[in-house]
Amino acid sequence: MSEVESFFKSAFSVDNVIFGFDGSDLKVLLIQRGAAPFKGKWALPGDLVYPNEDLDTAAERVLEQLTGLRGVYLEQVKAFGAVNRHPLGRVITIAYYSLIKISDYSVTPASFAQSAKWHSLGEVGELAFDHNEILDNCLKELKHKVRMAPIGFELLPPKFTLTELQQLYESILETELDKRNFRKKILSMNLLQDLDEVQEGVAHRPAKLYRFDRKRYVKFVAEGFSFDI
Amino acid sequence: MSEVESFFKSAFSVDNVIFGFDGSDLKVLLIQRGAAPFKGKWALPGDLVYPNEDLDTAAERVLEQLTGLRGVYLEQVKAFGAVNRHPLGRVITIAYYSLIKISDYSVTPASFAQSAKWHSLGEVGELAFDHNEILDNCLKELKHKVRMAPIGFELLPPKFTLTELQQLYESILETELDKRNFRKKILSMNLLQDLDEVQEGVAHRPAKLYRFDRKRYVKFVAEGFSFDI
DNA sequence: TCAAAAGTGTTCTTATTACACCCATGG
DNA sequence: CCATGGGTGTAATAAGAACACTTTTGA
Repeated sequence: MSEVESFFKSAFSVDNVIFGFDGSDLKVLLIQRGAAPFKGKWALPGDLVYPNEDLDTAAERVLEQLTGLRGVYLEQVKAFGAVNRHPLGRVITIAYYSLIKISDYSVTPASFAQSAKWHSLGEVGELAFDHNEILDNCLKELKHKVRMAPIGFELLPPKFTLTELQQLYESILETELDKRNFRKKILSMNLLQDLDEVQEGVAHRPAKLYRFDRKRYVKFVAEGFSFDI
Repeated sequence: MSEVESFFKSAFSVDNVIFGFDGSDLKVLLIQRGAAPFKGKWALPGDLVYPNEDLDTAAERVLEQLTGLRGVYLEQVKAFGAVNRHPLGRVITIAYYSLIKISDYSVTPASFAQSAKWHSLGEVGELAFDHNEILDNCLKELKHKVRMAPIGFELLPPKFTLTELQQLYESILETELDKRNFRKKILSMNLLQDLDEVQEGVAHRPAKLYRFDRKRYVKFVAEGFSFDI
């Protein structure tokens, strides 16, 4: 292969680890490939980047085509560029992860989404390409970031209970947290607005509902506050 | 431009933020561009990635061509891929930073290094391309990582004093640290080997020399230890 | 009245901060 | 003998960890 031909075969793509939370488990949205290479294998949703498209825009596009959602939390993690990571040529990929409210996701605006499915992290088998490595890196990044910034709320409905929030942290961090200490810490940050509403239709004492107060967070950050859990 | 022609003009590069520490200031190694675009401007050392070259390998190559050094600390940060970031076509770049012992660097193995120069972070003016943004991102990453992993030692000579180590942290983190508390914390980690040697030729009480004990660090990590300063 | 999850404080332990003086050396 | 940076300990405060019972609701 001449050098020029080699450059011809170079391209770049984005791949997106889409996280969701179903109330008890952290999940990731995978698609089943309908074409070679890796036909039939599960893979991260992704696409080649258009020549006149920013990387971030491409990642947003992939997300929207699959879920119909716009304006959700999206973060670049890093590039993966091993020479042989793609069997058909030189393709480096830029990995992103995004956080969506799983209830906002309804199946299949896009045709290829017929084969999209939420997987628990334990159930993810061998993926196409180097997507297991990409997933691992994005998960590690999420575990880190969720402790340093109030991004967990992106995975919850607008109104949530403290127990739901705790379960979210427990499933992302893969650890158990003490209920009283968790509540003390979260509430002491003064970032949650008590809605004076409670759960309905539960067969036990209904929990109070809270909302994340983003304005207050922005104000506190300007005053030197930094989120930490 | 046809779509095919557009793809022709796509390429990817690596850019490397090379940090060094001169005993009192954190510095970054920049080169002065000898050709258009941005001829005469200071820029991060970087190059296009060869078709059969891994991204990490390309970053190592750029570093070695400029400094002659191999096997130094190198970390990918992220990709920068705005459509118009490069005036001659679509070039996305993968940003790396590396940490070298400034004393190991002697000028100019490579011809283009005639125009390489260490800059204090305050003295960095307007750089070529989006290199200011890349530098900012890498610096932010370094500030974070240096607190979470024992990478500061990569910037120091093999034997160093506690005061040198403290000055390193102070200049990276842009903060002042309490001498007694810093020493207490560092020494309590048991990662420094007391060499039973002292400085020579200083016009004051000579300081003890220490060495970072990497083996012990690896052992402690295996036992659950995590570096934090 | 039972089952199920919500809600709530205190004590103990550990980590962090603040702070000032004497020591060893070269000039 | 002076100037320079090296080296050291303690007390106060804040943060984190451990821990168990009562309350409210629907079935």
